[in-house]
Amino acid sequence: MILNSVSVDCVIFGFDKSGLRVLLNQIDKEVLRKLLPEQASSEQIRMIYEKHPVLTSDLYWNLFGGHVPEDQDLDEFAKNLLFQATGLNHVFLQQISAFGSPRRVPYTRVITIGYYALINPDYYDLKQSNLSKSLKWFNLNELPPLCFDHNQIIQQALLKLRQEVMYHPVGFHLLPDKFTLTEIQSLYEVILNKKMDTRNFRKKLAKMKLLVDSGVKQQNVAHRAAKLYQFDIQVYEKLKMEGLNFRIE
Amino acid sequence: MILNSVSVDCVIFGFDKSGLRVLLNQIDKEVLRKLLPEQASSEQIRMIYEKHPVLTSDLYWNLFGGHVPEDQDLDEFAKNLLFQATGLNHVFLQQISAFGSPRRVPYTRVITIGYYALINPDYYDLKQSNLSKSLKWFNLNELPPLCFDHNQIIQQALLKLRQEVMYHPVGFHLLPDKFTLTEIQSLYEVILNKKMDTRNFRKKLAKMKLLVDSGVKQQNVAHRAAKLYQFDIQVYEKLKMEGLNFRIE
DNA sequence: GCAAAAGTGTTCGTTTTACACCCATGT
DNA sequence: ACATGGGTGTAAAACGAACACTTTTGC
Repeated sequence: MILNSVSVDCVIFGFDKSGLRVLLNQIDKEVLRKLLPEQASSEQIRMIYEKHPVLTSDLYWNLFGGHVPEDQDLDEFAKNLLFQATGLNHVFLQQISAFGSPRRVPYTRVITIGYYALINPDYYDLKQSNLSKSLKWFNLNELPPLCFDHNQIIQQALLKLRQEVMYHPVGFHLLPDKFTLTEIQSLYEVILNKKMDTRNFRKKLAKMKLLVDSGVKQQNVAHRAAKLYQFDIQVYEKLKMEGLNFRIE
Repeated sequence: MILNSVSVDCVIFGFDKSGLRVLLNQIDKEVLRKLLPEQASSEQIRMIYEKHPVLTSDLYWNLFGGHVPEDQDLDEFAKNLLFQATGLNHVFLQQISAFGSPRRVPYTRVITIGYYALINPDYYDLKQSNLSKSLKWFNLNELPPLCFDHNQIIQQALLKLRQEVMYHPVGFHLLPDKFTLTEIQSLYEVILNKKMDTRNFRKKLAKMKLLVDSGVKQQNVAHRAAKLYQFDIQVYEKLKMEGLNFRIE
């Protein structure tokens, strides 16, 4: 059994050269149909559809989510959703907040608990997901029309991510296991929407001792190859606890 | 109609010389009884009570909360609860997160949305509340046994408050309209659980220009009377937006 | 050899820290 | 006159901001 009035929605973030991206799901009309009053006549349904184009159009996308099963913990269910969508376990996942406006979903009351996840771009092609056909990455600046209040949830997710990234070492989850200093700088620049000074940024990173040289360099680049770095897990855990200050300029 | 599977619980914080306090509610047995399976026999109920002493004892207290009405927004409902409990409007109120472990409430599945509120101690005596008889302030270090996961919710509220207070000017809501610099320092010390240096603390405050001298002094104190300060609302709004850094030492 | 990005140091002003004594008031 | 907390300055160290050129590599 599922709880009719509680759902979970996941804002799945990815990052690459083109910026921050969100993984969205093409809306499933069967699911939407279930939201309508059970005894609605076809005339009523027509009117409802007219009033809420989101319910019929192929243009609308949504966050990956679902109703919470009666016997599952929220975090656990969010993790399951994420596994369904991406085939990945052990993804960084964090609750945003509850969204509970009474009319956020038409014709029924659903409170949704928003989560955001940070995806390592090595898994961008979603080959491990069985739902990959209905899923697509969208650039944050070019989002399609979204169902319900999903746009608002994404904006909140972004705010939370910003907050988090300034004071905790979480942004790194959006990078591959080995990454260059330029990549991490551009990650921060995109998330915080702010240009940063390379020398100062690197000094700051160096002082934290969070990164260690992997000994490997970039391959096949048309310019000087950059060193690839990795975390120091111990330092990472320490900074996760203590916090850090990444407000720059 | 209310949503059976969604509640809101408020951690109501107060502050005085003795430290941080939380407003708790003596548990209402009628409400608890409703949680039990409707057809439970008296023998079953006896066993349930035995297994869950929280359901019978007079010792247990709970956060002020309730099930969400079908037509009310979460924030709005939290505000209403707060008004019921304290008689106050316009209280600082912020969502903590959703708590959804499947067994957090025995015999039924309830996901609760936690909020925390910061109360101006001028209103400590709750004269405006019609529920004042069942309510009591508890020192955070001397909490009574609590129902369900309410202790955990309080701990989370405290963590959120700590986070918030370091980077935004919210702690001030726990102080009366006019307050001394020593009061605000001890507020920070209690919340962050850290001794601070008076001279450095005051220099930091001065630099922010958040406080203005009210022109008034303490009365009837057995030592030199301290100046009373107030906010500069403009600066307060600015810092609320931009954030500030109150990590000290 | 040139295009493209990687990598690196110094200076200066600001902020943070550590630290101790006198002041005003009530009893 | 004494007890209680209020109020204040300075020096040294760390940090943050601004700023430009050389290095490596692939084509």
